[in-house]
Order: sequence, then C-alpha cells, then structure tokens
Amino acid sequence: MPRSRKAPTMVDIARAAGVSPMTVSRAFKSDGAVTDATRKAILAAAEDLGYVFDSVASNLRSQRTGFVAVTIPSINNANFADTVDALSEGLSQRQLQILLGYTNYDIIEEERLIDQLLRRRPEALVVTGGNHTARARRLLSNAGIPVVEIWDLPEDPIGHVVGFSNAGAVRAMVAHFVARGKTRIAFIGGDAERDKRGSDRRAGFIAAMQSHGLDSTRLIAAGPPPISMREGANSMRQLINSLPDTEAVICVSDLSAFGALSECQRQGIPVPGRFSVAGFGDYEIGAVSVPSLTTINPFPREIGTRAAALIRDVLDSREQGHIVVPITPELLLRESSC
Amino acid sequence: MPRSRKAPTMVDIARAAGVSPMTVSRAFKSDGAVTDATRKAILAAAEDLGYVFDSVASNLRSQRTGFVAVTIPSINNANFADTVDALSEGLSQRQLQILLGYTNYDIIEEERLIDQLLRRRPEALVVTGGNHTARARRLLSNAGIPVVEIWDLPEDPIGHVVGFSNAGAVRAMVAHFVARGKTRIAFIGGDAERDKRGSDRRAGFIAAMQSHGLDSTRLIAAGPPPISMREGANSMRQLINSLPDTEAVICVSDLSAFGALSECQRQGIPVPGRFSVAGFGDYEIGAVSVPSLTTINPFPREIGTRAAALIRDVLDSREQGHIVVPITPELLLRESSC
DNA sequence: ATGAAAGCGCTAACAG
DNA sequence: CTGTTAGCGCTTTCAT
Repeated sequence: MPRSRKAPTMVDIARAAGVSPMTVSRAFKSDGAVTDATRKAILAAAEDLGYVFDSVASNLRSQRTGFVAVTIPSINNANFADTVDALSEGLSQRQLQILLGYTNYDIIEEERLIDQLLRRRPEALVVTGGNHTARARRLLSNAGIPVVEIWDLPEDPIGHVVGFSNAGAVRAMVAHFVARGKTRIAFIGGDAERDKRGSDRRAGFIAAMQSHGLDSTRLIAAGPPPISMREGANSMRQLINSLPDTEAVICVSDLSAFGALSECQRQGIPVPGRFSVAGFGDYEIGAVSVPSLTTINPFPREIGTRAAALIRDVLDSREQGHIVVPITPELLLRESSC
Repeated sequence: MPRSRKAPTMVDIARAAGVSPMTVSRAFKSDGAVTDATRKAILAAAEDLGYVFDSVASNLRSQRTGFVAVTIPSINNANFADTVDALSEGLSQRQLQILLGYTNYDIIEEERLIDQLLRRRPEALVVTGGNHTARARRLLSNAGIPVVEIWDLPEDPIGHVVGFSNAGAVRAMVAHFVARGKTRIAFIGGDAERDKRGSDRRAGFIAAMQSHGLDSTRLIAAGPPPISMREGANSMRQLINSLPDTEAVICVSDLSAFGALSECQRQGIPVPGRFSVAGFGDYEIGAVSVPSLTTINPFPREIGTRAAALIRDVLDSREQGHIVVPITPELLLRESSC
C-alpha cells in the first residue's frame, strides 16, 4: 500500500472500525481502557489500512515527547558510546528515547546543539561535562526539565550530576608510579583546551607530581581532540627524543597509551622493562594489547545506568533537589607498569 | 527565569512585541519576509521572555519534522560511528537531524525500532544492512519516504542503496594471500547468523578458497556480535591448537585481527614471519599496531556522505527510481601479511 | 510586509 | 468502557 493519496489517521481507523477516534487512541495505549474485542478490531483495521501512529501530534497534544536529549563530544568514542548505550537501555523501560547530538568537543557547538535539542521538547537533558557557555548554562537552567551533567564533577552544577574527578583519578595513578619508585614521569595529552576532561587529567597529573615534590613539567602535547592512537605514537616519539631519561608515561587515554606503547615496540624499548605506560578509560585495547595496559576504569556504563535511574526518579517524584551521584574510578594495574 | 508558570508561546512573544503571532513565526524563519526592525524587536522579546521555539507544534502543522531516522547495529563500533558522523554532517546543511536507533544486530529488534522511528515521521530512513523481517520490509516500503540501505548490496533492495559486497572484498583478500603463496588459510568470525555482513564475509572466504581449489574449512567461530578483540584472541588460540599448520588468517574485523595478533605475540609466534594476519574495516588499531594490519577499507565516511547526498537529491527532486551507489573497498597491504 | 482564520492529528477533560 | 468537545502551538492559506 504505497500511500498513494494520504496517510490514514485515527479518524480513518475509527470509521473503518466503527468506533470513535478516542477509542482508537485508547486502543493504541498499553493502559487504554478498551475491550479486548474492540482493540483487536481497531488494530486489525489499522494494520489493514497501513496506519502508522503519529507521535508528533500525540506529543503536541499530550505535551510529552518521550525524548531525552543527550550531548556527547563525539560519537566515535567507546567510552561515551558505552555511556549512551547504558543510558538508552535504562530509559527504554520508561519508553524514553534518546535524541543524540555531538558537540565535537566544542562548547560553542554545544550551545547551538542544546538550543536545537530544547526545541524538540525533551523531557530531560544529559550533557557530557560541566563546561558550558554562559548562554548554554542559561538555556539549561531555564529549560524546566531535569538536567544531568555526566563524566565530570562540575564546581557549580546546573542540575544533577553523575560523574567523577578526572584529576583525582590521575592523582591515584601518579601515586601508583611513585610507589613503584618512578620519579621521572611524563604526561601525554590533555593540552587541548577544548577537551576539558583531558585537561583536567593533565592538571591532576601536574598537581600530584608537585605534591610528591617531583618534576611536573614533562608534558607532551597530543593535539586537538579526538584523542587518537596515532597522536599517542607521535607524542611518544617526541618524548623519547626530548626527554630520554623519562621512566614512565601517563596518557590521557588508553588510545594514546596504546600509540605510545606501539612506538616503544617500534623502537625496541621494552615495556615495562625499560619504560612504564599507563592510560585512561579501560578501553578494550588496554586489556588485549601485549603488554596489557595499566589504566583507570571510569565505569562508563555505570554512568549511563545511574543517569537513567536518576532521570526516572526525578521524572517520577518531581524532585527538585540537585542530586550528585559520585562514581569511583578504579585503578587497574596491568602489565605495562609492573 | 525558571519557568515558574508556563513556557511562553508565540502568542506571548507577539503580544510583547506588538505584532501578530504570524509575524513572530516569520521572524523565526531564515527566509521569513519581515522587516529587520520588527524581527529585531521580536527576537529581543523572545530572548527577554526566555522563549524556546516549539518544534513539535511546528512539525505537526507543517508536516515536516527535519528528522532522518538511522538504524545501526551498535553505537559502539567505529565503522558505523564514522558513517553516522559523515551522514550527520551531510544532512545538517539541509537542517536535517539524525534520529538514531540501535538494533543490537537483531532484525526483530530492528523491526520494532523501524516501527517506532516511523511514528516520529522522519523524512527519510537509513538502515544498515539489507536483511530485514517481512514486516520491516513492508513498513519501509509503505513509509512513503526515501529509504536507503547501507553497508551492503542487497539482492532485492527496498529503496536506494549505498554499499559494497562484503563477500567480494574478502575474495580480494584471499587472492592476495594466494598470490603470496599461502594455501592453508583460515577465517575467524562471521559465524553469527545475526551479523549478516560478518557471515557474508565468511561466505566470501569459503567461495574464494573453493574457487582457488583450496581447503575452505579452516573456520573458527568468534561468537555472537559485537565483534571483539578478546574473541579474536580466543579464536586464534583455538586455531593454533586445532590447526597448527595454518599459514594465514583472515578475520571478520580488524578488532578480531588485532586480538589474533596479540595472541601470536603472547605465544611468541612471529607475524608476519611465521604467520600472516588480515582484518577488515581499516580501524585505527590496524594502522598503529606493530606489525600494522593488512585490511580492507570499506570507506565508512564515504558511505555516510553518499547516503546524505542521495537523500538530499531525492528529497529535492522527488525522484522515485531506486538508486544504487556502489562503494569500492580498498585492499590495504600492510606489515602483518608481507 | 503583516494579519485573520483555520487546522495539522492527536488526547485531556469531562460526560455518560 | 466509550463518546464529545476543545485545543496543544504552530504555520498554511488567503487577504490586505
């Protein structure tokens, strides 16, 4: 039935089934109070006419869209993908659907995106990170829907938070290396202002090194996001050339850590024998590489699961307090730093 | 302005600006014929009242949503992410926004998803793969909007196609190994019925091996999707144990190929010296690993770019012919098979 | 360039 | 359990 004329509406179904449009409407809701027989007849008529329920009209009338808007820096990042996947799963039970947008690690783009997403009248909004333009903050504050910032612990949260301290996690990593007797430790990445979580990790490295009374200036830039393996390899080459006495390197991500590791392999530098490497994020590569990578697991799926639960709760209770759900990253000691 | 009472509508803005709602509506369209002065006043009033344009109402009245629905098997796959990213970019110029759904490699789930997405009244629909349930095919055929199947060349396309032959690409890989003098070649993955592209690759391997008069039964299962590095390593272990005289392995993905490579490294098997490895997809891991991985680049971004261009064209011209845009994957010979 | 009237397709609210 | 009425917020259409 190639929709030759015009798509059928509930009125058409109602006529075909000999009921009122309202009954058709009820037949399409799971909790609609309709006799089994009439519902069956209505659904049959709908199937017969090739009817497709119109959510747009439903949304306008009921003032509920079933959307939860989500912004992430990039779709091509396994950590954020895990969070979105878990979020999506946790929201589907409430019939909520994710409306996803990519900021490309740019808060100007994020502002534009938030503005656009808000026009679609989502019932909640999840943003990655706590760094926003003034206007974006205003839009979020006035949106009149639950707002959740994830993957960070913002100083001045807009609404709810499900996240962790990126700086704190790296501090634990530095402590691990120091306990292993390393003193000349470098950091790769986090130089891009656009990637706030990356620069937080780098700042955490610097602060931790200083608190241990160690040289905190072995910093190698890895360029603008997205973080890549290639940049990690390039940075490692640079590190070997410029600071050859370095003993260990902490990377802003497992991706750059693997790149660094591959460069060591190319240059015949034994890891961990001569050099230790650590990453961040617990990507699959770190578990499978030889040697496996010491890293930090920030529990991306848990972030999504918790954010979904939070949204469900807030939507239920109309709770207005600002809830902070702290996530505790886990230090995973593996072969690359033994 | 925490929306204490009720969100302002165009009527409120109109009153505040001393114009009719229709003029407010025009002021918000880029091509709306409104005096610069009145537009300025209207936008100022809107900003002042914290007005947020309501797309839902706009969509209902204009019967245009600006959505393009897209289904992919998994959000956590760099190849599909690249396609979606390029697609998104190519559609944004037409103010089209992607409404994304994940099928989890399950055509039953895909059917449910298509049904749900269609209710949102997208203006076009992009589905990954050419394998669908009968009802899904019917829904797509009757949707009255352009349908594009990507990442495959279906025998019986529903609408338009932007894709390539997965079997054909693997055939080229087999030819490469045979030319290198390899005869005992294995294939890892593609055993899961749910991953049609994976099983197409495996089928291509079997057919190619048979056409060369070679043993086509060195097949190792890698379990259900998503394809993982870990499964690649497990499969390699199995291969080494069960068919130790194998000379080369083609994997369903670079991820499994890297897993296989890592297992070789753990067991001290020189690659490519004693054993050759190839993957599929041209993931970043294959370019950075040591040795780098011979693979096939299916141009995921190009698939997205072409699909976006196709949708723009079809939406413009109301063209009804079924267009097929063939993508030609490229064989990338790298260190792992030299 | 601006306005008035009507209505997109559905469902809240109320009635029976 | 079913129906009637009205209207969600915007834009099409037709005037002016």
